[in-house]
Amino acid sequence: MPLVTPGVIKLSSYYFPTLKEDPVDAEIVSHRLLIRGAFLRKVLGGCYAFLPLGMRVLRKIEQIIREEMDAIGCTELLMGNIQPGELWHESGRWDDYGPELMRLENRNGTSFVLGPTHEELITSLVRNELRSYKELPKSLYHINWKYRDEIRPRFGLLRAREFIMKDAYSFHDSAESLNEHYQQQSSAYARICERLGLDFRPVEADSGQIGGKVTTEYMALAEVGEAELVYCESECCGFAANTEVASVDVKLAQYQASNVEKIHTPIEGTITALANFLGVSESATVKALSGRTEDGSIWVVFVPGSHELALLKAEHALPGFSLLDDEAMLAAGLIKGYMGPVGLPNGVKVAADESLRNIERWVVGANELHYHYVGAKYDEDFSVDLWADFLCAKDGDICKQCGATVKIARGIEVGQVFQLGTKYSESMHAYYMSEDGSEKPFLMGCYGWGVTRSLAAVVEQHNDSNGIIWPMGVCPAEVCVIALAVNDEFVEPVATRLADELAKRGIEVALDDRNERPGVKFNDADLIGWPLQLIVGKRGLENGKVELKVRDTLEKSELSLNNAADEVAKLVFEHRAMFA
RNA sequence: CGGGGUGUAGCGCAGCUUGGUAGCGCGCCUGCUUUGGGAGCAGGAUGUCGCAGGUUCAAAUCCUGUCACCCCGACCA
Repeated sequence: MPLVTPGVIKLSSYYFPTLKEDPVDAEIVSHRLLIRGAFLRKVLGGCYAFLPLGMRVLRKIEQIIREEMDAIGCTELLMGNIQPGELWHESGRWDDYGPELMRLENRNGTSFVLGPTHEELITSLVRNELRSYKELPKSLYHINWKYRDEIRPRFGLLRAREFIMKDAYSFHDSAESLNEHYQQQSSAYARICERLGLDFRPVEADSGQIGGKVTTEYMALAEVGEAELVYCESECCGFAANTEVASVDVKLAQYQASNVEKIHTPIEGTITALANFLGVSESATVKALSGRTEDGSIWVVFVPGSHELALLKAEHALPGFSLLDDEAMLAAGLIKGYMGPVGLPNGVKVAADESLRNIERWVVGANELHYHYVGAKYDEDFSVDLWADFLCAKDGDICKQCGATVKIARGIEVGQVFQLGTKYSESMHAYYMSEDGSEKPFLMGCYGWGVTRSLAAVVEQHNDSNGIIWPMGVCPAEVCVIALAVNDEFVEPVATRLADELAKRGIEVALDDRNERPGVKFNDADLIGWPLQLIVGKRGLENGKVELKVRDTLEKSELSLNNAADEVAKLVFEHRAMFA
């Protein structure tokens, strides 16, 4: 039997070992279906092999990314996996990146890293040969494996040790130029999301260890996502931010009091107990958290009782801030559950969330077991050393941009764009000659897209109890022609001919010509998730009909054999036109 | 790195408490039948019981060590 029919994937000779049973170690739906549907196999913890079907989808996603990058003048190149350790010493990240960085040594003791990202390498590539402002801006990207020794890989492709990423880097001589390209990358990212069929939000985010200031994450909404985001419910507003950094307004209740009063509160030291005891809502109370900053000073941070402290914000406002454990609190003279700004031990500083500025009278601990102050007023009863945003946003908070309420959702971070500024160009001496004859460090941007991760994100959003429902733009093939009886004198030749006709029209087509029972083929087709199934059986052929099944809606319709290929081609082309 | 769990046929699992010839389902191979939603009957192949020590006449089973993987947490573009 020939292995090849031009343009048609003959399933009888294809390699796609689907599984009837769920893999036992796959917790989330995308992981489970990608394994069962023969797209993926685990090689070791956090590392996967892409089987032929997975490979096809991967290539499609890459192609979409290529087209969108090329469209904004970003040029593809390819950098390898092994990078000189020296470059990472230069940038300082040999030490800063931590144990996640996979390091290698060769027989001579020279050190290398398996690239977790490529800022260092790209900077070293351009720094000697991109020399003049006349050549700027430049934007380059590549698509390649990345390596990060994750503490705990999980969720299949969502957090892997080895994964494929598209990363782009741009070089500019002005903030305007950088910003312009950043906007282009951002809109390219939105188009990529749309073409992948992802329900997504661009969200404000923290820049983490990559550095830089301006950054947006592209989040595919999904319950299994590891990131939490807050977004505005208003249709027209569009505000969305990672809850780590989201800045929102909050509605707080005011405790009614005309002066400060110390009261006996013989209760457990929790906000819930306090609010119940006083008969007020939690938002009328003030929660205290103690921590130590990098200079060794002790701070107590006050936030509304209804909200959590956002640790990342605390770290920004108070460098090196980390929460005290019970022992350290005791040592600092702090009474857990009863801390307040009035009468703190000497030397302990007070920070408070901005929202509390609007609260006249606070309900706070009295730094004494089973006692609280109610009606404490700042600048009268105590002082605040630092006002800042410390809040973790929650459902029902208020959007700063439009005043509507916000919602919390979870998301998979599929992409992130950064304005890096001069962090790498300065540390790695990447300068260009500016118009006035002085040497200046490049302004850089970097733009990452998780290729393998977004593949999983698509499945996470597009599936049902039968399997995957690939959007047309990322399916392994657009149509699967199913021959229900392979030894039949009519069915198989007709199915083969239909597949050929579709292939000739430029449609990606698979032909299920395996000697399997119909049930096996139907189940595999639904599991694999071909967007369109063209079912050829004896029953239909007797009336000159074949059946078209749309995977998304599970709707079936009969097509006349004569124009089936045209009809199906029309459907596919309509779909493609939407993204042309 | 802490806590919990699992390693037995390609996959999913039982057997271990109480040591005594290695089991089941699915898959695979052969034959016949079957063919519009994971077929039926008959026959067959497949294991260093994760690895290394130890106890014992005898270890998948008990003991010690070790490795790998999974889950929860800490951590993390």
